[in-house]
Amino acid sequence: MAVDSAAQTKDRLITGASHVLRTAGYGGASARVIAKAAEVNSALVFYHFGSVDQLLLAALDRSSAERMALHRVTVESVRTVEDLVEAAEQIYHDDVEGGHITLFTELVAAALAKPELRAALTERAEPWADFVEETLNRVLAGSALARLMPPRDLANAAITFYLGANLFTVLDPDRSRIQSLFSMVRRVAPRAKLLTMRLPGRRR
Amino acid sequence: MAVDSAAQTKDRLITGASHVLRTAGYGGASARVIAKAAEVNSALVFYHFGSVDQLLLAALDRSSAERMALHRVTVESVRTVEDLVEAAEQIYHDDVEGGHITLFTELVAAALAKPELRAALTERAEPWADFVEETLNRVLAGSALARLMPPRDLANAAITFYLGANLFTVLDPDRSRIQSLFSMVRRVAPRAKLLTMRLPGRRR
Amino acid sequence: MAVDSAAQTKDRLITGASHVLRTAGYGGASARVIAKAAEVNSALVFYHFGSVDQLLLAALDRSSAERMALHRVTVESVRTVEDLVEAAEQIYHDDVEGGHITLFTELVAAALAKPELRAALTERAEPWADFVEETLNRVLAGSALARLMPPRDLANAAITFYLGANLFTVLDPDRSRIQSLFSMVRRVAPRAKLLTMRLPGRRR
Amino acid sequence: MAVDSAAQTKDRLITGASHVLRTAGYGGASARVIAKAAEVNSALVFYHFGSVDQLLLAALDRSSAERMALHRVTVESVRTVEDLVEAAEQIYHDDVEGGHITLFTELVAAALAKPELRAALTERAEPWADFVEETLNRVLAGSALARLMPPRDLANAAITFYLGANLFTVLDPDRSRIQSLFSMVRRVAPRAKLLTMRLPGRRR
DNA sequence: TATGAATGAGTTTTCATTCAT
DNA sequence: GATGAATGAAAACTCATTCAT
Repeated sequence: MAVDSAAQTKDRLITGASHVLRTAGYGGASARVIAKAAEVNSALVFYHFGSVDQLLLAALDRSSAERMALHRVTVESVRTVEDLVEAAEQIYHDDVEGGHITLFTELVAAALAKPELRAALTERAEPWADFVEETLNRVLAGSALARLMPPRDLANAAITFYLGANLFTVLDPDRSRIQSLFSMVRRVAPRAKLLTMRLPGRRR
Repeated sequence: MAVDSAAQTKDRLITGASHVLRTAGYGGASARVIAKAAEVNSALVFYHFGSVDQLLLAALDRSSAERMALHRVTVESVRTVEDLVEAAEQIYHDDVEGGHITLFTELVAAALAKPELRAALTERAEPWADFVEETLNRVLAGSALARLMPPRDLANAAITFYLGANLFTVLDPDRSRIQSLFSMVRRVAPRAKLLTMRLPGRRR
Repeated sequence: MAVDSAAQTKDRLITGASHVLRTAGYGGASARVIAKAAEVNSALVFYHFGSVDQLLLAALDRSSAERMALHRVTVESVRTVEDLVEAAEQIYHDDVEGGHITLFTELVAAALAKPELRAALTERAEPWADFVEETLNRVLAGSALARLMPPRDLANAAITFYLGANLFTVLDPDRSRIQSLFSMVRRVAPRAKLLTMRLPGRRR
Repeated sequence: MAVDSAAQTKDRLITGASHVLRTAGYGGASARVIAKAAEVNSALVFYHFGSVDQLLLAALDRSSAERMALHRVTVESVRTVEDLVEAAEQIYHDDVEGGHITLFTELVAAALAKPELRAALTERAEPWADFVEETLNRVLAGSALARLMPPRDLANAAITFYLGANLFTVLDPDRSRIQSLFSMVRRVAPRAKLLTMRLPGRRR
């Protein structure tokens, strides 16, 4: 392990932390367990990250960076409400598949009882709220819908729903309920779309 | 403590468990901590409930019973979409205030990494899904809105949102964002109401 | 349970204790576990027997009484060394089958580290040493073999072997080794028999 | 204690475990008690050995290695049946004196009710069966006695007897009975010896 | 940079036993 | 005779964290 650079060790730890957080939850993510998953000495958790929580946040950061890059592409070509719904479904699917959604939810849930984690998470949620808001703005800006439902509010609603959706998997083991929900939204989208049509001469 | 009846002891433990689960989270809800909160010998957790988890579920049950009674009253006079929104806001407010929402969320979040908890929670969520569905049915049955958005799907959406809303408090320390969200929904309600109007001669 | 006489309760406890001692060993034979097996309140262990150990000894006593009656019959018709070997094998088989051998061994093993149990067991082993000695005497009395190998010594050897044979099952999971041993003894018996023939005029 | 090397700590724990197992039995050999005997933090039991059972097995291993070395010497010069009996008595005496016999018996007795210990003990008994068999072979090979009583069977009989002999101490507090037994065997040995004489021209 | 040994407080759970009813 | 509630000690084991090397 002497040839392992520090960067490599940190990387292994972050990968291990992601894995453990996803499979064993915050409660199961101890320094020892993570270090074993990373095949690394557990004292290195503290040497490189100072505490277990900081390592977990680093894992969230890496996951967030990856998702942000991925989802920016997903969202690039979105123009209509229907596109939006489709993109949202795609993003949700990707995040569930990759386990990214769980990283976020586990840490937020832990922060409920651990106030010292809150600031770190609020900070890390901000770019996501911005991302959603910008995307919504691109589709809705100037529309009647945007006046009725401001993109910032919709962004917060989306994040709230996103957090809940992960927990909801507990109550929906076969995912049939969440599927049914997406279907419903797809059905509703065309109606909402009407509210985004710009009347002639009402350009912004 | 010798004169304490079993019922009293169990009661104290449930109260202690509720309190600890709300303030310290699932991770902090150990038998010892709960027993100290209940001012009771910690072996009694196992004597009366068999395990910590079963005690926590008992706490959820009591909380659920109380909320169900309370919310049935809240919802009794709901007739319109506007009423619905108002009731939802009232319920959300009551559950946050009373900390009931946290009990549920903490246990659901714990079940993410502890599959043996899942069945117990699915079972306990069922009556709530029914409750929401029945209430929506009363308001929407036979309407265009109900055809577009089936009450069962809406109920699941509500529960998902409810779970997420609790986590969202972490990212919304002053509750301004969630307030803003409810305002938005209040603004939207009258529009949705149009879709619940029954046309003359279109009785069900 | 009001119609259960005290005798019935004690009986259930003894049966439960036998079962638990056989299947879970001395270390697993707690008052609670035994009482559950007996479907009886665990405080009754202390009420009726004073302590767990005394209940276990009562179980041994009942088992011993049953075996003694059974084995006395088995041994009644023994006249030759071959008969003896056959009877020994039969007895060993019966005791393994019935789990009686385990009761005895578990308690003796426990007494190694619990001196307060020793007297009770020494006392209870005495009738068995007598039983074996008497039987041997019937077959060997006055013979050359008896002069070479006094029945009392042989009886002690038999008990030693009996205790060891139960432990040996751990190292002999398919019982092939102990079977092979008995075969060997059966082969040797006719030789030993020669030493039991009484020469004419050498009656006692 | 910081300057204690790991090897020293493990050594202390093994010594402590041996002592506790011998004096308090398997049931009394808890991590806490052993650690106190070793004057060491009790978490180190798990750090160094993973579990209490693994520490106890390590204690057995050390004891076995010592005994094997000692007994190989004892047995080196054995040529006749009389030598054999003398060596057996010496070995028995050494093992009782050193308490080694108890380590083995306690663990075997524990394995009766704890199947997960069985494999470990079967494995550890194998070299002893081999050792006894080899020794017997050296004395008996090609003899009439060996044909009548195969060394492998005799080895198993010896181990069975050895296990039982330790338990028998419970029923024989002053060791007079086991002494008497050894005397008897010493008396019988010369007779058995006749069966090991090789007739002229019957070389193997 | 990395290691592995060490620690004391923590976890869930079971124990024998007592006692008021 | 029987019950179930209660207790404090003990079980095996894990925790985050520190520190000498």
